[in-house]
Amino acid sequence: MQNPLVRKLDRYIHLSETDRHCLAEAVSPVRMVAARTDIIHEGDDPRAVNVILDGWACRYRQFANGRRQIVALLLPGDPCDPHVFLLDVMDHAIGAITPVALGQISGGALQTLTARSAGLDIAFHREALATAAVQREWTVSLGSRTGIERLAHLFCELHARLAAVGLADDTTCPMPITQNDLGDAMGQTSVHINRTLQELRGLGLITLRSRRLTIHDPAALARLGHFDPTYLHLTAEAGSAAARRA
Amino acid sequence: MQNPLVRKLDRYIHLSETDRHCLAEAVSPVRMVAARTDIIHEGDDPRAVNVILDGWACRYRQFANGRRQIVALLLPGDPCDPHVFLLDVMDHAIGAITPVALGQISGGALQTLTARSAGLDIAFHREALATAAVQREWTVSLGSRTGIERLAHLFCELHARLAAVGLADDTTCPMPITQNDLGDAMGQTSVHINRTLQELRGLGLITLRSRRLTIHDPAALARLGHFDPTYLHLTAEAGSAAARRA
DNA sequence: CGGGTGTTTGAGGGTTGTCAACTGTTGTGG
DNA sequence: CCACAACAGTTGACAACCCTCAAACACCCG
Repeated sequence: MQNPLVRKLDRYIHLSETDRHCLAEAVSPVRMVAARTDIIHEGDDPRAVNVILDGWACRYRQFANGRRQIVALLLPGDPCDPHVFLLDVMDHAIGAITPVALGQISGGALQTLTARSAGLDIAFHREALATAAVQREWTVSLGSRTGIERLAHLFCELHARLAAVGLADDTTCPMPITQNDLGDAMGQTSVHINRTLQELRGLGLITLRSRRLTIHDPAALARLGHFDPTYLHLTAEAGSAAARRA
Repeated sequence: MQNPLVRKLDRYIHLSETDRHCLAEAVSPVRMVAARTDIIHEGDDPRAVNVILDGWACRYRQFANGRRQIVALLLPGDPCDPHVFLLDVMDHAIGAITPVALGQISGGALQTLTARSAGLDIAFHREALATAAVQREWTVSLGSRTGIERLAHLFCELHARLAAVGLADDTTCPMPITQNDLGDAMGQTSVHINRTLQELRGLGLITLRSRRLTIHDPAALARLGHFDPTYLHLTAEAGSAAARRA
C-alpha cells in the first residue's frame, strides 16, 4: 500500500517520481494510538509534521456539560498537528476515532524537501489551503444545511477525500464512525442522526452497514447535499494506478 | 491612527520598534471598496497580502436559493486574501459590509520582511494559526451553541478582536452590521436574531444602537456565550499606549 | 453466554423558520 | 425643512425541525 500522504499531495499538484520517492522516504512511522484516546505530541519538534498513515481521527472541543463538537475529521494522509506549540496554549484536542497509525516528517526533513522541490512546496501549501476550505465548508454545513443535507454532504466529502488517497472505489468507502460521532460532528444528537440515516436509506441513496458506506446514487446524493467538490481543490488523479492504466 | 495590521501582529508577538516601522512602510494603501460590493483581486500578485485598513468585510458563500452563509468576519488589520490564485478556483467570495479601505504588501516586500525579522515571521505565522482557530470556533458555535449563546459569543469575540487593534474601549465597540448579516453569519434568520437581541437586552447584558455595541456586563456575557478568549491567541497588549502608560 | 457498546423507536416539548405585515430610521432631493 | 423612498428593525401566528428522556433491541467480543 502506497503512503497516503504521497497519494494525497499528488492530487494537489502532479509530483515527479523523485518527489514521491523523497516524500515517502521522509515519513517515518512513529506509533500506534488506540481508538478513543487522544493524540498528543507534547515536547515534539514544533516544526515536524505528524501524518495519519492509517485510521480515522478528529479535532474536537469538549464542553463542561458533556457535549462534544467535532470540528474536523482526519483521514489517512491528513496532517494532524495542532500547531499549538507555536502558540502557547491548546484550543482543541485531537482524538483517535479508530486505532490510528501515525507517521512523522521532522522539521528539518520537511524544510529540505520543500527547498529542493518546488512541486512539493506547492503541494504542502495547497494542502493547507484545502484544509482551510474544508473547515469553511463545515461552517457552511452547520450554518445553512438541514440535517439530511448535512449528512449527504458529509458522505460526499468523505467519499471524495478517501478516494483521493485510494481508499474508496466508485460507490463505497469505509465509514468507521458511530452515529454518536456523526452527531458530534454535525451538531445534532445521535437520535436525530439515526432518523436522518433512515430517511437517506428510505430514499434509496445509501446503505451504511458494518462500518462501510455504499452510495447508490452519487449524483442524487450530491444534489441533495448541495455538494460541489470544487472546495476540495483536488486535481485529476495523475499519478495513480488508474491514470497509468488509461 | 496607527496601522491596524501593525497593532494586530504586535499582539501575537511583541514587535521591536524597527519591526513595526518596517511593516508599516511595507503596507501601501490600494483602494476603497463600496459597501455591499465584492472585493476581488483577479490578476493580483498571488503572493501579495491584502489587508483591511478600515471597515468591515466578510467571507461568504451564496446559494442558488438566495440563502447566504457568512463564514468569517474581516476586521481592520485582517488579511483578506482568498489565496485562490495558488488554487485554480474560488470556493467563496469576499464582500465589503461597510465601505472598506484596502492596503497591500507585495509578495517581495513580505518575503523581505519575514526573512529579515524572525519576530515578523512568527507574527505572520501566528496570525494564520489564529485565523484557523477562529474558523474552528465558528464551527463550534454553529454546531453546538444556542441562538443566544452564539450571539453572546460573537459579540465577545468581535469586541476582543477590535480591542486588539485599538478600535474598542472597555465596554463598547463599533458594530456596523445589520441583523440580516448577523443572521447570515450565525446560521439563523434575521427574525430570530431580532428576538435573541431583545433577550440579550432584556437580560441587561448589552445595548446595540446606532451601529455601536455596548457590553454592560462583560463577564456575564462571556459566561452566557461560553467565551474563552484563549483561541484568539492574543498576548497582553505590549506595544500599546495603555501598556506604555503602565 | 454475558456484558458492553451501538442502534432503533416512541412521545412530548422547545427552538427556530416562514410568511406577512407594520413600524422606525436614514438619507436625499425638492 | 419637509416629503418621500429605501432600508432596517419589530411583531404575531403557525409550522417544521430537532432535542430530551426513556426504553428496547441488535451486535460484537471476550
